[in-house]
Amino acid sequence: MISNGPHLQIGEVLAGEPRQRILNAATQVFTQKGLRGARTREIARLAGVNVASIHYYFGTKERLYERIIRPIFTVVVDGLKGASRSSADPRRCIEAVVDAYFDLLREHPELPRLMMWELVDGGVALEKVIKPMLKEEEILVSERLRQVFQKGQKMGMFKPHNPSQAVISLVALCVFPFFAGRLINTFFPGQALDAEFMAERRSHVKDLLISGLALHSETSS
Amino acid sequence: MISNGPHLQIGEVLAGEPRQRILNAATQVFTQKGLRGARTREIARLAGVNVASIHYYFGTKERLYERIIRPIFTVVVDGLKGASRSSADPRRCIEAVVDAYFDLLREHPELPRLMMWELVDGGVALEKVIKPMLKEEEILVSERLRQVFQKGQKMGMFKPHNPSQAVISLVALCVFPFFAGRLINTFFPGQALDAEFMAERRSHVKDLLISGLALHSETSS
DNA sequence: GTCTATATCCTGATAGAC
DNA sequence: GTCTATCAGGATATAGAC
Repeated sequence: MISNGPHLQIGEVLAGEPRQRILNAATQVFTQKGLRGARTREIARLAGVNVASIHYYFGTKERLYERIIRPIFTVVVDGLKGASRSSADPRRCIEAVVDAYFDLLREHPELPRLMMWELVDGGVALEKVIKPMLKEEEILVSERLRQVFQKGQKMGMFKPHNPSQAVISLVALCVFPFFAGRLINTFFPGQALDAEFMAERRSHVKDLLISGLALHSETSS
Repeated sequence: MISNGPHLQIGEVLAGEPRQRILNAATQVFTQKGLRGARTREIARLAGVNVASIHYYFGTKERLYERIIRPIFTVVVDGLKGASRSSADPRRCIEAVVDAYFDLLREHPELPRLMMWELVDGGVALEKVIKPMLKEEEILVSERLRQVFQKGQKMGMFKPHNPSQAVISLVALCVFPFFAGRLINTFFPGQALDAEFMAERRSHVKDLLISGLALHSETSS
């Protein structure tokens, strides 16, 4: 469980100790505006504390940001790694990873935006938080996922392919709707990105990956 | 051809009339820093003009930004639409669209970052530039792409599926490496995102889409 | 058309009373 | 621990000389 929880209702930020209120408010503002765009004044107002208190508890804006990023990424990386070990059958592993991805992104809707800010704004988290986190891992998530596709290839389930490309495709297919929700709304005016759409997307992604890599024809149910 | 061309070498921004130099410099800075993050001082310095000149030629920072966005998006939308009409065979159409996507993104490397800024920072372009552009089109690119998948379904080439999901997958598979280059470098430390990788990705995407949607088993060459 | 100088506002951070 | 007041820097935009 993440200390500064997601899914806060309006006003709910004000519950608890000042320290926690600041973390809740900061999560909201950093998600919306990014590290550079976030204003300490806005975080303070939303948390119901003084601007000086933020510096008293967390030092600088950057340090507060790193404090927000760490637990969210930990949960997601651990969740994906767990799913990639969940079965001996590569196809079931892929389904489990896709399911885990959609579940994790639904439970932590801040993540896609935080990740995009990192990618676009050169945030400090990728270098200062994520890379150090990965160095402590005995094996990377991405490597675990690679092995799943590689194993399926060796077992004769999948056609010859570069497993790295497959991993990138898996991630792309899962996260894109979360990244590009506004884009989808622009080009598919009628399309609501609701639970029904996400359920359909989930099975579409599973099927596309498994059928697309399959060596023999099987209309995977 | 785009008026403020991409692929400018260092110093090349300074070629031509002040008006054009400002457009070249602004393209670079907006791509790097986004609308909010871009500084008029930096654009002026890079263009070799005074800050006041920017306001003399383009009024406000926002109007300069819109002026940059329009031609880039026009080229890409037109290119994709053309590719989606290039053949009567849906499979060849999909291959042509994927090829066009990779070519366009290679020729306009600013586009992915500009698009991400729009998605994350709620830029004005999506509302003020793109939506009006789309209203003037007699038929949307997305709708043209949808029809390609729908046609393949009716012809018995593709299994039953929601064409909108297929379009979203096509776009996701193509643009993700451009969106998430830094992420890929973090999780696949050895992987260079060079021409060789992109060529491999191109054929991987085509094969995944066509094999993944195919009704009968065919190891599409 | 181009420049200098400046108005006006907003930022993160801190000093110091309580 | 929490507040007020404020500093020092940087932002867009413009007025007005040339």
